Amino acid sequence: MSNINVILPDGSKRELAAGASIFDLAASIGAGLAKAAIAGKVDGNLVDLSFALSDGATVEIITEKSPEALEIIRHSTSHLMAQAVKELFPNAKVTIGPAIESGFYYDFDVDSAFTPEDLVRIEAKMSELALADQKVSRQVLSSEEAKTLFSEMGETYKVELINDLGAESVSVYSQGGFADLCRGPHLPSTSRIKAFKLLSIAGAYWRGDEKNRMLQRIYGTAFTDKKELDAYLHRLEEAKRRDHRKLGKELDLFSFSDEVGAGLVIWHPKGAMLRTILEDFERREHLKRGYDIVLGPQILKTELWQRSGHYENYRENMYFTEVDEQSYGVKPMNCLAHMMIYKSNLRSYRDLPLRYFELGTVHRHERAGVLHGLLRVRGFTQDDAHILCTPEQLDAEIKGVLKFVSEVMSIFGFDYEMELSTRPEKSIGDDSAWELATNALLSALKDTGRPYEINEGDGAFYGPKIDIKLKDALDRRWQCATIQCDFTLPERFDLSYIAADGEKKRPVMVHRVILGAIERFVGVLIEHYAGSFPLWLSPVQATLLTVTDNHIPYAKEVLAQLREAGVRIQGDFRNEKLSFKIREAQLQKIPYMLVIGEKEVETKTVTPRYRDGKNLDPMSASDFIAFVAQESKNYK
RNA sequence: GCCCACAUAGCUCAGUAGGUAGAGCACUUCCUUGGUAAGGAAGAGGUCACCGGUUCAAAUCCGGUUGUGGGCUCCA
Repeated sequence: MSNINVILPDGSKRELAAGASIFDLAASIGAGLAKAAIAGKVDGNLVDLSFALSDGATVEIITEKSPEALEIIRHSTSHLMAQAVKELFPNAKVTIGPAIESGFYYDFDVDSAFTPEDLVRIEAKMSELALADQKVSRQVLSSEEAKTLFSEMGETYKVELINDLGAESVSVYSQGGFADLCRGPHLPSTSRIKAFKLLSIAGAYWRGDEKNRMLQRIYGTAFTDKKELDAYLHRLEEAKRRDHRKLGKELDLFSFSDEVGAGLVIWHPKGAMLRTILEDFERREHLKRGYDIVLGPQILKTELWQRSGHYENYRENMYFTEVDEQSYGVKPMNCLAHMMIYKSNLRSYRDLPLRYFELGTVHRHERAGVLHGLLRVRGFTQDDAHILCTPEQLDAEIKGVLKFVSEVMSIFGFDYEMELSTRPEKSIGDDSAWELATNALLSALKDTGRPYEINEGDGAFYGPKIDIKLKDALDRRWQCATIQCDFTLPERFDLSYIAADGEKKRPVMVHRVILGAIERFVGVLIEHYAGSFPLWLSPVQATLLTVTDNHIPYAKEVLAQLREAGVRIQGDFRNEKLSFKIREAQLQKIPYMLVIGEKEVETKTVTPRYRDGKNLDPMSASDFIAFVAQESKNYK
């Protein structure tokens, strides 16, 4: 038998015996590497360690240090979990179990739902199976053979998967008495799984379709070693500490009430202050950029919603009311009133673009199960605007919006992801309009110089869109800004302008939000800052702390002076020790504590203590006012 | 909407096998006037989410409703 040559990542060649595997290659390089190797990459494809190499292949050895390692480890751990479940619950049917961003899951069809106690048992069984050092083997079967195999095992979901794959052959991975349909690759032995944890049980529809059977999903995670796993679990705990629902209560920002209704936010004084600051910020920023502030009514006649198409497409999410035999719909979107403003006058191309901005409060009947703190609610206020422009202006308008988004996000220090969603199958409008709008969005995206993804066919039925997503403390992504092109509503409402040539033409409408919904944005902000808002956003910027009762009269003077100057200040004049008051202000994450004692009364000053524990030098009240103004101006 | 779990004082949580409830913090009053994360004492506070059922007796068992949490599906 002749030898073969393979190419290593550094370009060098290595000679091996014919039929040599990745493992053999690793062993030929060194015993340490052989021990560390978990899989291989041949010509760019991940393969098992046992993969037989062929002449001329480009080979990379994947070890625990490789970026691809985690996915393989997690995928193998999900198989291990499935094996454990099958041993403990022989009637359970396995379905799919992939590795995901933060770990893995596996969906099972079982007679009764798993309990937290089951999770403990499954985890213990997994440890046992891992220690047993079961070899994992790959086998390629014809689809027919595989179907027979899985039918005999009673694994009907696997048979369905093979049918849908429509391939001639499939690969099956086995360990102990467990076999699973899988593309792989996998760890060579279960003993290589060293650090994992099962996290939660959840329901999930088979193949993600709500018409299908509800399966039981177990989420877990796995890492290369115990230390990394512990670090991850610790991070999870930290993230929970930032949860806006928890902080919202602790900082007394907002609440919900089952007497009021699900998904309806009740803003307490400090929360209402926070959103007022954001709203004022928004008004200023929009006026700077040539938007007009408008305001529409909360309810509009149902006939109008029929005309716009909302009644047909969005009725399930709307609230309706009837008075004097006239039906009204509570607005779920702000566009209709904005179009009525446009239509209230004859428009010339010279008037365009028109940018109508509204802090528009809308109500949407979201399904009960989707509500989530401030991040998904039923009543919320959008920083909504509709730009009406000529097709020629579209490009510049979209660029302007993206620039707006970028400027605002950088003020808050947010990183974000952008996605372009293109024409779906079910859509209206002619090709040229779609092309124009998609190109405008695309060119604006390129213009930002930031990475973006394209979701083919994920656009709205009326036009393509750009979505911008922010991450919450638990790494869930939430859409905030969105820019949508719309050809339908101008059509349905017969909007027009007189062009330079005297002809009546149809304007394009861009729906866009920057923060998205104030509620959601506040939720993400709380987690982003972990409740320690920068000075300009803090509902309470400073609190006055008296050392003893003797200092109250002077403190009251200072309080009045600061309040007059617009500093958001409160006084804590209680008969308590200074350290007690500091602790409370600290827990409330108030930026500045202004200490007033004997010294300050004498010198007519305050001593500011920042929430990080550091004191500034004593300063007069007017100096502190100037300091706050300066910091706020720079969004600090 | 679907699957599972949960709902006890303002907050965080105990409550053992059904026998009408408890802690810490917060609150009120008094003492204390103390300079950078909790001074001390006393007191008050609950129709155990709501509705119904089982039982001599229900916070506890069963059913329903509402709400919350983790997901799925759907969306700012």
